[in-house]
Amino acid sequence: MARITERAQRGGHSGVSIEDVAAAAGVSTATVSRAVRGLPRVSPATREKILDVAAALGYVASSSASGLATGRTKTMGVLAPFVSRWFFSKAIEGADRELHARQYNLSLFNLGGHGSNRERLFSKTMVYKQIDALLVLCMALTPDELDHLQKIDIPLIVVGGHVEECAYIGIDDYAASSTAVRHLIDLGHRDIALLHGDDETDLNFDVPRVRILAFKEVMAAAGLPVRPEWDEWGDFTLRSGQEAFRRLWERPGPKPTAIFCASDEMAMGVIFEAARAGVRVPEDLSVVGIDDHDFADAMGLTTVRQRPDEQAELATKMLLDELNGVSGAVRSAVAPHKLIVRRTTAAPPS
Amino acid sequence: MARITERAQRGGHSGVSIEDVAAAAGVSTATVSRAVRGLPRVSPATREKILDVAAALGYVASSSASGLATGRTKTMGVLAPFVSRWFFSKAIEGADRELHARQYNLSLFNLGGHGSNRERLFSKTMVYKQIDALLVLCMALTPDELDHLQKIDIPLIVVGGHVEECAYIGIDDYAASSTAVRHLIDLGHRDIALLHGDDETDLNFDVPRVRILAFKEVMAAAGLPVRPEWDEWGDFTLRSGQEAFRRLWERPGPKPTAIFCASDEMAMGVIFEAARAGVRVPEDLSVVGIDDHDFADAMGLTTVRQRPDEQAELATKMLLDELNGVSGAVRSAVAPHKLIVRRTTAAPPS
DNA sequence: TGGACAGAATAAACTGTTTTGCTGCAGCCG
DNA sequence: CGGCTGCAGCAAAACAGTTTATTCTGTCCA
Repeated sequence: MARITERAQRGGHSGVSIEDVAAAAGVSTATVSRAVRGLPRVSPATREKILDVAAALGYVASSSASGLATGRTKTMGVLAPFVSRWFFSKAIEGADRELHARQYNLSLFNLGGHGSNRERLFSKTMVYKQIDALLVLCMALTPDELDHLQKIDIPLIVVGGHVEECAYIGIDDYAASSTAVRHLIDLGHRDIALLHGDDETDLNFDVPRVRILAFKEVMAAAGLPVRPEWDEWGDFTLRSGQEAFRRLWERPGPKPTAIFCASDEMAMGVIFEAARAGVRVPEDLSVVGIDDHDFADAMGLTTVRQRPDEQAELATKMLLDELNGVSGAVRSAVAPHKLIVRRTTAAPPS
Repeated sequence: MARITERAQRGGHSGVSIEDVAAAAGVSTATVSRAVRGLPRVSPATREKILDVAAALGYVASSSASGLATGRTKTMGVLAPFVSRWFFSKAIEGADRELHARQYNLSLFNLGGHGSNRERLFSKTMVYKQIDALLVLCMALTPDELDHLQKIDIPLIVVGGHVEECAYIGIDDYAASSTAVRHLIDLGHRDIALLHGDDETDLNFDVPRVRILAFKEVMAAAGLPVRPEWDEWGDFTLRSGQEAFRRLWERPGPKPTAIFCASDEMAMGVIFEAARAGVRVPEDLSVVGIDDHDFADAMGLTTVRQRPDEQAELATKMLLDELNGVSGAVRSAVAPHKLIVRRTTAAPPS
């Protein structure tokens, strides 16, 4: 037991080092290093020999050692508040595509919950010197965390949400929301409810706010009233969509003929719950969302499409370019969105 | 200040090293190392002083350096064929919970596609010496990849699928499938279709096979026929469920009164498509799935619940215990499952 | 025939930690 | 008062690479 521990702790025999390769090939470690990394100043004959020996010995460079020597870990961090929600899992997939193509690793930091519900705290210690760059996914960050973030001196970019003084990539939320609301108005709806996302609980997270603002301004521009009792709150989940519908329909008084939902998941919750309540979509109620979730097509949900995977992929590309010396590669960019009209929106009942 | 400049000019990386702390506190690096890690042989007074200095300087140990010295990276790898599908994203979340609690990092390796559709290859180089342990999520692995896996000499466990000679954690697929099928039979169904998952394209991936086997044996035991024309194929996605339903209903001849689907996503595809085709669920067609997907409750889907997050969490716990010297901590275990009866199953039309 | 020059290869320094002997030093007992 | 114990703390040797300054070949040309 003692021996096993000792060996494991010291790294022991478990692995072929660059010196083993150098000795076997009859060259110095410096030459092996150059050869395996494809650098110049190694003759073709020597290079070939070294590569053969390395392959035969199954040599793989220790990432810790080269990380220590170069100051680069070849790893990018991804900071996300969730991983199993549509936007985030898609974004992670997109980031991974680019990282994989460039031989980088992906280190996932899941903060689990956002805003005041945050279970875990992001701190400098978590990522400091462990990653070369950081991709932040649509996070609500506390001032404290933001402060930590600034202190880490690495390329950083935010996807899907606006964080003070950081480059960010995402759709034009105002335009996307306006498009969705205008679609409802164009169909003839006048009584439109709003199912918006988080608001008060989140700091520095203005995606929900922008979507709310767009709704109100478009409504006002069309001369339509915004009724406070039709302003429902949700947290972007299916369940919160269901609950919002229930609250809306339980309340006495007139009912809206359409709902603009700040996310597809919430829109789907509304649709499922409407079905249970015998409210027909779109005959009695039109529903429009934002995202183009994987299930949107199957459900016939009218929505505004965005592609988080492409956004994250682009962001990752920028970060890696920056690391490769392309200074100024990291910069804000607006991702495209598109209204997809399906079967959950129609003219209001006459 | 002078020191910082000097370091920068020498090509030193930005950041405070253990030596800076040692110098500032007037002790040796060895003592700093012990102090910050909470090891004994440091007097309380010295420890406090060192911690103060370290905090003031914003010292964070370089993971590369300590990784090199200890042979441990404090990082666990997670190998997954997808990240945005329900099972995988939940499992990743579960693994992360445990890792985070134990101060470990999570490195994500997404192989994108499985079996013959595999876009990327898993090789030793990817993870060798970068991670202390590896969690494999429900992967179909090629013999080649399996070979690489064996060569990496680290604790390893598989979640949600059986891989030769590896410890694995997952539900009893045979029992889970049997339960679902028996539920349909108990309701009075005799004409039951099967929507199974991948089969021929996947190597070493017998979850689908076991589910098929369970279906056939339970049907046989009940004296019911298994019709080959009602044996449909899918790849666990929503879309494949939709397509399977369409194929089933386009084909001339009698229709089944129930479908057993090997995953909830496929079951939902069937339900959506049935709705479009005017087939009522459960009046005309009962549908049962496996998983208890996030959407299952809202859709009223009868299913067999499993918790990939808990499975992955347990697996991660085992791996970390093993790393902490608890030899034999990694071992196979059967995760619980439970039939959840909701509104997509009912007695067949008389 | 000697010197400049280019390319290939090397020795040695360097990255930042951990860990192992080893040295002081204080307290205690005989 | 000398020897024994034990605790704090230190110097130095790993760990496995990368990088710089240098040496060693030859070759070409004056």
